[in-house]
Amino acid sequence: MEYVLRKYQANSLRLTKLREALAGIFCQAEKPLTVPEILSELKKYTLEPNKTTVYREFEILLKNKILKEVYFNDDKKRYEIIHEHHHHLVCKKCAKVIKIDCDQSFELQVERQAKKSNFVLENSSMEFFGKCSKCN
Amino acid sequence: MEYVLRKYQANSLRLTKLREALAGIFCQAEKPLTVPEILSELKKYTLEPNKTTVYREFEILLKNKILKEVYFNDDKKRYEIIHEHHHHLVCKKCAKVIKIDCDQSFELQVERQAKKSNFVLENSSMEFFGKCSKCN
DNA sequence: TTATTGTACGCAACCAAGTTGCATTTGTCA
DNA sequence: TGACAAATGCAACTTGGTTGCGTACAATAA
Repeated sequence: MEYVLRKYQANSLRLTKLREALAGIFCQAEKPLTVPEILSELKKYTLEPNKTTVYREFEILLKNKILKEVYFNDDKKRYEIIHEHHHHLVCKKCAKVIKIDCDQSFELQVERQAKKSNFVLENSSMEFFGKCSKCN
Repeated sequence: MEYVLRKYQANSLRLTKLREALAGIFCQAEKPLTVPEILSELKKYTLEPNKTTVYREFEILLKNKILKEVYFNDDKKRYEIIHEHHHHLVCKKCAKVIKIDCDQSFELQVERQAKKSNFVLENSSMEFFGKCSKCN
């Protein structure tokens, strides 16, 4: 939470109610969130910002590398705070998310193959889908 | 191409002009396609089906395991024919796609971790993004 | 404390992808 | 060839996301 607030300051982003609330939401969230999910979370903070504001805010947070986009196996954009290297196990039924850590040997393999084609890697999507223990 | 036509038959799907054209398009395509891309491809076959028809067709082809959905790092659904196990290197600029093969040790690691949480894996998204040799 | 200024925000209108209900056409098989 | 279910079209709608423009407000300096 403070971590995010400091990042705002470091990037000379003004401290607004929306940004305070977003810092709280993203730090508590145990999974990446879609914009509609965030809009409804914000109601708990008695904030109902216009969706335009939220979309524009996320542009800013992405540009300042505070948030990153995460794509699961659907056509929804999700957002989470940038910190450690991890992937996700996503339950298709209840949307529960389990974070997983793996060694990076696979990524190294991909890098080697990319190099062969003179392809410059920038980012990746490595997510896994199925049913969690409860839903199965 | 014939491969797809046989799959239609095997699943008692009627042979229509749309399905013939789709078989041709997907077999020639060297990358997964979005619905709008497919709609414009179909014009080359002098077919302009209603988008509803195409969306419904894809539901059927997914259910019959002829197509699968592929998600790159954006919010667009893409489709490709189901066959071999491979991943993609996607150029963010020109949308060029390079298929890559990797050993499956990473997937095995994930499976082990999933098992620990009693999570049943169904599918995954492992795609890589950057700039191809021309665009860089 | 107030004045200033650019950032942040709201609103309305819009766009594109995807969905739904219902009517019509067409492939297939008897 | 006729009958019927599968396939298609159309119109209207929903949802996620965008654009232009005018207003509010957080931060800074006086």
